[in-house]
Amino acid sequence: MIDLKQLRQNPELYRAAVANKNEKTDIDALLELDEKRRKLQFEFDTSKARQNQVSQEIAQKKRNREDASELLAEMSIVAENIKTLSSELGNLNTLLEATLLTVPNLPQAEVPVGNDESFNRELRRYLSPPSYSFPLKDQLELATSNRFLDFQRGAKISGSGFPVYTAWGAKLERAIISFMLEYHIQKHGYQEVATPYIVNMKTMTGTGQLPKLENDMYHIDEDDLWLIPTAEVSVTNLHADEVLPEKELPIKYVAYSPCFRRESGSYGKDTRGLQRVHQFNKVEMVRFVHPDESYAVLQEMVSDAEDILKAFGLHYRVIELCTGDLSFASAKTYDLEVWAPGSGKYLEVSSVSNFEDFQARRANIRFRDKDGKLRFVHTLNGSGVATPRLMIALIETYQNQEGGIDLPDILKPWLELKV
RNA sequence: GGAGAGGUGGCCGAGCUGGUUGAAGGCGCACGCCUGCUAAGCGUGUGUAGGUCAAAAGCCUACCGAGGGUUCGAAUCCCUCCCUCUCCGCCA
Repeated sequence: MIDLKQLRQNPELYRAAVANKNEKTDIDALLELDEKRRKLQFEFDTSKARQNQVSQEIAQKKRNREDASELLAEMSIVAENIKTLSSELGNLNTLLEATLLTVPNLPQAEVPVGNDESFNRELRRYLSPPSYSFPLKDQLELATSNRFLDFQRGAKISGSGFPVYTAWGAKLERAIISFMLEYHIQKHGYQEVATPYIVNMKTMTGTGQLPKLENDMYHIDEDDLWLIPTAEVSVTNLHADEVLPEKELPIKYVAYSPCFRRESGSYGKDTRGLQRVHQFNKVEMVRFVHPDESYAVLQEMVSDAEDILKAFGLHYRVIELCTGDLSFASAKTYDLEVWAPGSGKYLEVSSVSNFEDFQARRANIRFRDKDGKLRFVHTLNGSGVATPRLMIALIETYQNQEGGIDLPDILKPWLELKV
């Protein structure tokens, strides 16, 4: 949620944000609504003040056993008027709030302006693409020949885009998740949480998935609940409607969760194998920080995510997103793209964003500063990282001439756990 | 799913025979006094949001789980819903 007062003062900033983010909100209609609302609010308040005042007089008269019928007659008219005003005001507020929820966050000033990914900036690379002395196989061939993924049976029991991990594919998946969780806990100081995968509408609105992404998420009609597309949703909303003591900041959470995405309208686009699926696993980092620190923390989180790829010895690049590629709620985002040599392309495995106070406003997450003033925290999150494309990169990078896979040593202890 | 109890300020907790109760009292917190230090004691203050205003102060309005109703007037009465707890049922 954006700050309505700020919108009133600098509407051009928001018009630009809407245009640069390829959104459609009508800022001027919103301003008009706001104007109308304030006018009505004033009228309502004035009538209410009159009513409160006369009510006192009536009470006084009744106590003194005096006749109050004249005042009562006047008041029934005022009360009728208040009723009308109140319902008009209610409607207006509902409309205003709904519209306000469709205004995207302002991109940070330095974000490159552009309407598609061609305006993104590559910031740096780690390692170079590895070279091989034999013809490479891609993820699908490797997964099939090594029998650790079963797309057919996944399609049978659920539909396309629901992979089944079999035998050591399942074990590898679990090993990767455990490794990443422990890495963030032990080396980066995050606190683990395990939150629900199904949440209510308020929660989905708090982080900004609703109303915009309604069609990209799975909804359970009978209970009016939603399947989370990322752990960001449940973890960030953990502190919704709370006032956090300043000394508890920063809060650093890491959470594993499956993620559910309908990916509506994306059929046929990079959907081969594990590239784009409806259910996948992800380890997510979420932080609640003092507003002064959020941009320093953003850099730190990008580096936290990079550490995972470095630990696996994978070649990747860091991308700074342009305004058009920025998500609705984000002010600034970096993507990590890992190299998949068999497929011959870079794949996005992490997206790290600073939402500034946009989510905090929606979810009402505040802290009390040194002067005792209530302020919104800044929230950030980043994948650390998502598993399917990481697995593509791992098996394609570490394939051998025989069509097998020589996984990096760092994963061995996680694959050889004994009971 | 059924029955019962309950949801009041940072917390605890009155009020619930409708009218100076935004809300007693206590705890906590802040400041001051007192005190060798600490504790105790005394005094004062201590919600959030919206509006008005250039801004602050001030003033006005709203908020006692949420929404609606009755009434001149609702924390208090009525209805619907949500949540928590206890018991029963069902169940991994």
